[in-house]
Amino acid sequence: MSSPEVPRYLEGLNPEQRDAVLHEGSPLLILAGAGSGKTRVITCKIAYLIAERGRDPSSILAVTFTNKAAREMGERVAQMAPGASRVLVKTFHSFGAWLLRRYGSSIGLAPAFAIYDDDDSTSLLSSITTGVSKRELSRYAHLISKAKDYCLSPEDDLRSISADPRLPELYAIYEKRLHEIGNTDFGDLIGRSVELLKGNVEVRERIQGRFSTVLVDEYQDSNVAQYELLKSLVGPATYLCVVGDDDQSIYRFRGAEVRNILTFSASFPKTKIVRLEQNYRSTSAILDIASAVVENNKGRLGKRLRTEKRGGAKAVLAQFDDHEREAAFCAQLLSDGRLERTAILYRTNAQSLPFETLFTRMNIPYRIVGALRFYDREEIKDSLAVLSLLANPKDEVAFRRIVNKPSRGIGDATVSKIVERARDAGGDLVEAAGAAAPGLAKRARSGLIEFVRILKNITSEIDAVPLHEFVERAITDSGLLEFHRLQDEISGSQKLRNLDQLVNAAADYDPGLDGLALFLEHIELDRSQVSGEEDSGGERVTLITMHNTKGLEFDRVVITGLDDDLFPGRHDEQPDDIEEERRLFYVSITRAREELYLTTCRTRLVWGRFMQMAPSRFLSEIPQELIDFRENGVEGPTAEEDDELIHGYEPGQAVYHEQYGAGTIFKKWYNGRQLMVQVQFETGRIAQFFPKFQPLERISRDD
DNA sequence: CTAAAAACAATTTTT
DNA sequence: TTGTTTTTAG
Repeated sequence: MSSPEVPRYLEGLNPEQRDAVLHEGSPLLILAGAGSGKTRVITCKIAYLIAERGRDPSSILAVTFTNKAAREMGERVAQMAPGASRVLVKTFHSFGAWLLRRYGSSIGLAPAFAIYDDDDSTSLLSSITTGVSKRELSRYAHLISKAKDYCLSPEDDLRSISADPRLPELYAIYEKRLHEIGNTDFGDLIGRSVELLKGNVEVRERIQGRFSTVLVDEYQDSNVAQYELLKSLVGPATYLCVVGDDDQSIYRFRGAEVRNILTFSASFPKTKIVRLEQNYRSTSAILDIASAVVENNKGRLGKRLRTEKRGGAKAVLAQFDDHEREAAFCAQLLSDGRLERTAILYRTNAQSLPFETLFTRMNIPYRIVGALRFYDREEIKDSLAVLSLLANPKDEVAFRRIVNKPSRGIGDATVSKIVERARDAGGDLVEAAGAAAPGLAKRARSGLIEFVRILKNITSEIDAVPLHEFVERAITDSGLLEFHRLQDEISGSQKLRNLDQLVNAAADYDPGLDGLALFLEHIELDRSQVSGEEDSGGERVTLITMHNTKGLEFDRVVITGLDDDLFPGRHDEQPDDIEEERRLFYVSITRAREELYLTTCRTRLVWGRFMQMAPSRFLSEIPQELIDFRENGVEGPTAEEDDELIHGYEPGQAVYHEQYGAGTIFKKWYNGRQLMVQVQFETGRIAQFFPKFQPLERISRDD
């Protein structure tokens, strides 16, 4: 950059970042390591394309994976260049919905289609099968969605998904029903978009002409179907730029294909690759650990992050007797008041409980990210089912959910009758219910007549009142409000409050069917949180799953539950599974800016039972000189004391432990570099220890 | 058809 | 331990 006038978009960017921003003319793959300023590069690039290269903002499409990422990128881009708010920033799924609502009619999809989630899909399956348990049904639903991730139709060879002989048949019926109802599931948003663009030249050329530029963030998490969608979006003149990090691919379980990023340059000829390896986030003390861990993976492109934050505090590994001490240790860390800057990470949502319990008791404010999702709550799903049925009277899943809730004396037999009748008469379930009512027993008849009356009554209001009033009417008149008010009284839940929030959320939308459809789509696609609810000031510590931390960073990170069978989990036996878990560990470590704590427990409450746990095998992949050991949060012995300590512990040695009493070492092994012993106590308890830093007193036989 | 009782399974991660 | 599904009696 010898020019005296550096464009302001390039200010403060390093040479690689500038390359990434300035490149044009062929596909671009940006391999962006953790904390390498990726988001900044994307937003700068968009601004540069608009302001310096004269691209029309509305011809730029930026695709992310999560709604949160889309929102954030949208906000940042909007501030960067004039007109940049017209850039279309969407998730893959919301882009699919956008496309299908506009052009879906050419593949037989009415614009008002609803989007089914996993539960809805399971319900649909249950309505077209008999004698299959709910558990089996949800397994099939999952397999079907996986097939769609791989762009496989029922006629394709599904053996790579599952060898289950019933899958093709069930999948085929499922698809048929879904088409008849006129709705979609998550997979369809991608799959049917591909179908549309591949099969319809007119639409494809129109879309390819509309978008001069396509950018994809977190490309390592794209699946086969999304790759296909990208392929059909990119025309001869389209500029394609994807950003990703193969080491951070953590969504294989839902179809993400690391291969997409590994083979990108083969799929898109003349690809230019830019590597961003300068890390601006973490100290080298943290980054060295991350690198050491991820280097154990075989399937990776390979890169080495650099940082200018030399040194930094050494990471701490602490082992505890149980999960309560683990939580207490975290509480103690937080006693310095740096709540906002700290995140406590765990593998599964269930692990948040001990922290919640303790923090509540100790008045430590916390926020839980992503656990109990608003949209998954019973009362919300019920209300949305009413609204969905109003928007689309053919919606069998919605109909079944609310026809007898609250209880109206309408049982399974009656519902089946109505559904069958509707199938013969155009599919309108509300009409069919009205028509079926006269022929029923007294109780079911009056219940059904009332149900139909209520629905028709609400429907007639839709254009007359603002949408939030309409929603309020719908949940009141349908009896759901009263139903859940009673539930609140019985169980002390907060269902009414949630319903209230749902009503509030509707206030942002136009009245009428169109507004309702848009409202439903937004809430179906972004199930994380309902708008409007926010922290009421004050610092809070963040409790969060490892997956949810992607894209976030914190000064201090505590990675908890580093126990074998928990992380990596019991089900992760394939090498590929282990590598994915390892990447998840890598992602977790690289969230930390300054301080990193790793914790593991000897026992843990699993399914209400105390289980013996061993330290995660990942811990043994960390060079021991990068870590300080602590037992129950207390400093461990110094390096000089190590040797003497280790040699005293041989199988057969009698030992004494403060809590567990007397016992005998019966096994000794190296967990990677660290010596471990297993002790059989006289109480019958078996426990593992790191002898180098735990309080095991050696005693002689005849003591 | 409903509600209460008893048996029963189950725990990733998310658009 | 929890929540969910199946059975049973009304």
